[in-house]
Parts: sequence; structure tokens; C-alpha cells
Amino acid sequence: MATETVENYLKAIYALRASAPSEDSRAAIGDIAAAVRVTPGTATTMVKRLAREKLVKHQRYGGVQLTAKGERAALSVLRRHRLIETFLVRTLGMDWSEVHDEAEKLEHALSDVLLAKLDTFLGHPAVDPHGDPIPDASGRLREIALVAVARCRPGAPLRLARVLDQSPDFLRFLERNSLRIDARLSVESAEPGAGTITIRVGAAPVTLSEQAAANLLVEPIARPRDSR
Amino acid sequence: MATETVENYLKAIYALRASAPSEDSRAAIGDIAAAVRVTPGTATTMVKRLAREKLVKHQRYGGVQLTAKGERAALSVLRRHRLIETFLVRTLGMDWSEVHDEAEKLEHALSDVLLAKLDTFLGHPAVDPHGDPIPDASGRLREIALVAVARCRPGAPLRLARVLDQSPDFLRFLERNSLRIDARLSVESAEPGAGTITIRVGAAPVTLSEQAAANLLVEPIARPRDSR
DNA sequence: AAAGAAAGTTTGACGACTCAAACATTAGCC
DNA sequence: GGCTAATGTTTGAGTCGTCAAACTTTCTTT
Repeated sequence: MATETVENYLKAIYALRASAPSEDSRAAIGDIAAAVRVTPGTATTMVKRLAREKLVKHQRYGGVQLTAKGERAALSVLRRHRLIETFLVRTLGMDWSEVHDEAEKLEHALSDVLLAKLDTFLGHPAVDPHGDPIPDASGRLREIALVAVARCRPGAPLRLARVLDQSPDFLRFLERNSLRIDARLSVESAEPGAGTITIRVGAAPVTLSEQAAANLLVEPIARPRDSR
Repeated sequence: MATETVENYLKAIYALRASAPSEDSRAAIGDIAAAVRVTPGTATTMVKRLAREKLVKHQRYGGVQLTAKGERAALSVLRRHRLIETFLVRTLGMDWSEVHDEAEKLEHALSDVLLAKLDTFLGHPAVDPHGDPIPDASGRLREIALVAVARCRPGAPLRLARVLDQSPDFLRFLERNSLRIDARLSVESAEPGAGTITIRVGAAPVTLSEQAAANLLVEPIARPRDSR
């Protein structure tokens, strides 16, 4: 496939588009450059190369958009990345705050047959340790509708389904407070003046800023004390 | 650490030295070039770079030798390679004939902490799926004294301990004849005129050329029907 | 020991990726 | 609406790893 560098650019462009609000948004060169840690000039050069290879559409001073081919490639990288993270956490017992960089390096070195074996070994997981969905072998990505914990009404039983901010610090904070994927929780109170929200995890209350709470996506649970 | 390319050169130089008969032999540029699949000119250039970094000693028209630092680096690559092969075969169930290329790519992408986790997960294996010893975390390599099956006297009970020729064809041939590591076998007869040797694996006789037999290293077993 | 073959080295060039810095375009503001 | 600030692009240059082809050294053979 494409070179390692190309894969990283595609991944970055995909991530920018994915986190963008509107539908047909174009990724900005500056953001791409920041994501792959390169000067804007380098990013421009590289984007032109991607355009030559029909992986992106680029219009001068306009912005960058993945083509269908580019998106397929990006999803393939994403699949490898997330399966590797799942493996590192579930099988090797690594901490979810330390697997990202590791996966970043490994994702470019897996053959398709190895990836298939790994997927089978892990039992075809649907989401990675952060709750991010894993594209299937044909590159389809099924996003589940989730809601930020900040928006939930107090008392309703919730399941922690996905963590958007994956900085090691935040993840370690969550870990220390038993906030893992699938943890049961509920909103206890919000203090708009202070900009904080307190949630209850098991018996323990945890207070976070509204911004932090926006990064925790949850799913309502039908009945509180059901084990699935 | 060093770049991927540098690691490959060091590994190649190490392997050449290891398979050489005499003690203080120097690797030939031509052989290094062949091993890393590059023209001799490229190998010369690269070896000079390695010398600049004090990883090898090189004298013009003379040959190449690893320094202590270079050997440490080579053993580190070897350790990664062999642990990965072990993982691929034992955990993911890949065939021992297909793991080499896979490990070749992965060995450059593992961090030390991941490697340590993998080693623990696998239970600190002493040898890889081909019977090659795995250097320990501090880079020590313990070679066990083994003898080629070609040299054993007929009838003595033997354990297949190591396979030197790791070409996929040969490995698949072994697989088809139940010749895995730890398989019990004995020499049945030799036919020097034809250049063949017949061994017995379980109930089945298998005939190989003397050259092929030289690639099977075995260990005598104390008592034939003991399970360890 | 001289010729020719084999092995190793040097040179000039290239592709991929990068930067710094000059330059161009677009957007935001008074 | 025109000026600055922000953003994007181009240019010239450098590093890494590679090749082909000219060249040098060493080995072999007679």
C-alpha cells in the first residue's frame, strides 16, 4: 500500500473531517500540518502528492477533502490502529493511556493476513478500548448514536460508552476514578456557575469540568441493575 | 534507536558472522549487499555510515565486523524478531512458514515496554518456533549444543530441536511430515550412494537429502517414551 | 609476475520527505 | 473598501537511502 507517511496524512485528514461539525467540510492545511507535526509548507507539498495519487481533492487556498479512495485507505489505517489498541489492552494488559503511540508505530507494519488473524483472535471487537468503533474488514464504520454525559438529566442510569479526549492525563484521571468503558454511572448534579458537573460512579462522586464531561459519551441503560 | 535500515544491516552482518566457520571472520560487503538486497555500492556507502556511528569496524577492501555496540543492537533486533515469530505462531496460530516476513516488518516497530509485556505474556520463551534461541532482555544469547540429524547413529531416540533452513518450502515439507520442534524421531538408515537419509517420525519414514538433513538439529533423549 | 576476473569503492544522480524563508492569497476589521 | 493578520504556497536546500556505471584494489590463474 501507500507509504507510512502517506497513511499518516490520510489518517489526519480523516480525523479532522470526522471531528468537524458540518458535512462537506474541507480540512485546512494548517490543521493537517499540525496533526502530522510538520511545517505548513511541507503539508502543502505532501497534499499535492496525495492529490496526484487521487487520494484527496485539493484546491489552491481552498482546503483538502478525501476522495473515496483516500477514505478507504484512511479507514484501513484506522482499523489497524484500533485493533492493535484493543490487543494491547485486552491481551497484553497495557494501560489505555499508553497504547496510542505504540499503535501509531505498529499500524503501518501489519499485513492483511496478520490483521485478519488478530481480528479473529480478539473475537471481532466492535469498539476499541476507548470506545471508538473499529471499521470492519470491508472498511465500514458503524457509529452508534451516543450522547455527552453533560447533556443527561440527573439520576438516569448510564453506561460509559466512549471517551473522546484520549490524552494520557485525562485517561489516567478516568482510570483512577473507575471510569472505564462500560462503567455504570449517573449524573448527580450540575453547577453551571462553576462550570462543573458531578457524576456518580458506583458509590463515589466525581466532579469534572463541563469541557471534560463533553468528552465522555454515554448510553442510557434500560434497567439500572441489570448485568448483560 | 537506529533507523530501520540500519537495524537491517546490523542484523545481516550479525547473521553472516554467526553462520561463518571461523571466529574472527569479517563479513564481506557483497554478502551484506545480497542479504539486504541492495547493490554493493549502496552497501559500501551504508557500511561507512555504520562505521561513523561506531556500530561496525570497516577497513577499505577489508571486510566488516560488528563492534560491541553493533552486536548489542543486532541482538536486540534478533530478540524482537524471534519473540514476534513466537507470538505469531503460538498465539495467533500462524504457520511457521509464513511468519518470517511478518516479523521482519514488525521487529522495527516495537517499543521496549511492549516487548517486555509480550515476553511476559509468552512466558519468557527460550526458543522461537524454528528452535532458534531468543536473546534475553539484556541481550545474552544462549546457544545450546545440538547435532545435525545426519550425524546421528541409527536407532537412537532424538528430539527435533532446531531447523536451520527456514525457507517456506522446506518448512512446509517438514510440517507435512509432522516434523515440528520437539517431535520425536530416530535415524533409520543412510544411503550415502544416493545421498539420502531416512528417518522415522512416529510410525512414518521420511527420506531427505543429506543437505536437507544437515539443517535439522536434534538432541538425544535419555529415555524414549518419557514425556517431560 | 602479468593478465584477467572478482570484489569493493566512488561518483553523480534521483525520489521521498523535510525545513526555512520569501512570496501570494484570503479574511477580518475599522 | 482598503489594510493588516492569518493562512497557504513556492523555492532552494538538506538528509536518507538507493542505483548505475566508472573506477580501484585484491585475488586467481597460468
